[in-house]
Amino acid sequence: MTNKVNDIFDSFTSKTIFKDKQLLQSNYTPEVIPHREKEIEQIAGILAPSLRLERPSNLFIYGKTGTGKTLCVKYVENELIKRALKQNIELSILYVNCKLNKVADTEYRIVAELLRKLNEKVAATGLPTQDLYRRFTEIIDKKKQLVIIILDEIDQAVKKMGDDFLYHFTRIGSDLSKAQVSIIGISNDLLFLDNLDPRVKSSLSEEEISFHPYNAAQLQDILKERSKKAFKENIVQTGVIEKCAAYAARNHGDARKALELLRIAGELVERDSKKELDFEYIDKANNKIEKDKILDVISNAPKHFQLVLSSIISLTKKNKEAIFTTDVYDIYLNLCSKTRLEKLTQRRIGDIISEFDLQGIISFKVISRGRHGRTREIKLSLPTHLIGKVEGILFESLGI
DNA sequence: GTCAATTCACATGAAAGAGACCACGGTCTAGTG
DNA sequence: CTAGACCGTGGTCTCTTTCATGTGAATTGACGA
Repeated sequence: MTNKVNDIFDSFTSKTIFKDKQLLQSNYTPEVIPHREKEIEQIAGILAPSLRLERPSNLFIYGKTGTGKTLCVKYVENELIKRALKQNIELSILYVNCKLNKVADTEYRIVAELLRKLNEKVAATGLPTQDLYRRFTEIIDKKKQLVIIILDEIDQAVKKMGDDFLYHFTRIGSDLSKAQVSIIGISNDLLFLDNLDPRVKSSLSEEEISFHPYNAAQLQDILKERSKKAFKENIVQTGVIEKCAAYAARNHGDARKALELLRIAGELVERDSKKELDFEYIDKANNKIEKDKILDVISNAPKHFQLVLSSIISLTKKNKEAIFTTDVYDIYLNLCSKTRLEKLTQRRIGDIISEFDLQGIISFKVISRGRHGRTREIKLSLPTHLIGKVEGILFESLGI
């Protein structure tokens, strides 16, 4: 028995096709960031005054996902910190991702997260938000120093709770006597600034930088660079990088996605205990990513979400030419009484349907049927080969 | 036949409630010297 | 006398409900040709 296990471990360690898988992980910060030299210079230029303990302008960065925004900022951050240490400059940089669910997606949590970065213990809830602000300003104002706050995915936070909190942030500086604060906002949403309160907008975007998507050629460079170090020799076949880049380029030049694709493909090759990564594996990886994402979302969804989805699936299977909100709600009510669950209002079900749409599990368009009112026309957008699996999950969790 | 008004059946927004979780400060209680 | 248990108050957070307002084309009905 133990021998067998050891064999498995042996073959796992010896047969690996990876040299260093880390390089394909999304949290990896490479030494060199190809095709972003100009942006890095810009960021560095804007933040440079901090090395003389002068407050740099607030900076606003926007660009689609996977265009290297966070990467570039972190890169400059690291260099800046190194330099500050060498020159003995009181500079701290606090990075908060406003999206990472449950960590920092409310005003309270963002400030709490900032405090934690300063090695403060903060309760998960229970304190007035204003208290946290006060504690934060007190702590950083203890000494003469410069604090740079980086708010990543700031658009998500604003979408969720409005732009009030940004106003609070931009005003932190005015309560300080010794320390100084500047803010870097990073957004995936290109139109984000337009919808902001003008006061916030002008103070947040003293400087702006936009990141353009990578094109296919640039993506290839990035992938080549990384795969050279991540995989052992002669693993990656010709055409793989090109295909991977093409996939991602279609996806508004998302480099993160491209790297993920390559990594998953590699893992699949390993699982098949093959030695060559050819371009068919890119397709397989793409399917796997989609599938895993969808199944994960569905199996972790609350019961009522699952009931709604179950209703939509059963309507789809009945081959009705169009599914409307009421149809879904009727079946949902039925399922509720079958499963003895408290039923939710139609208003709420409407929101749940919207959320499914956002996740790409269904799609709908609002149509007006004239005299017969307005409603949503709902379509299931799960790939057909997944429907069975999804039904399995739903059955397991709901027992219907 | 034409055109504006009407109407339906929801969508969409805003506000507020319910219940879980949590911190903090004050009060009570049991153990200790 | 003191540490720890316990309680009440007041805060956040998520999921919902309630109430209010918005919406776009089929339908209606008045009008004129």
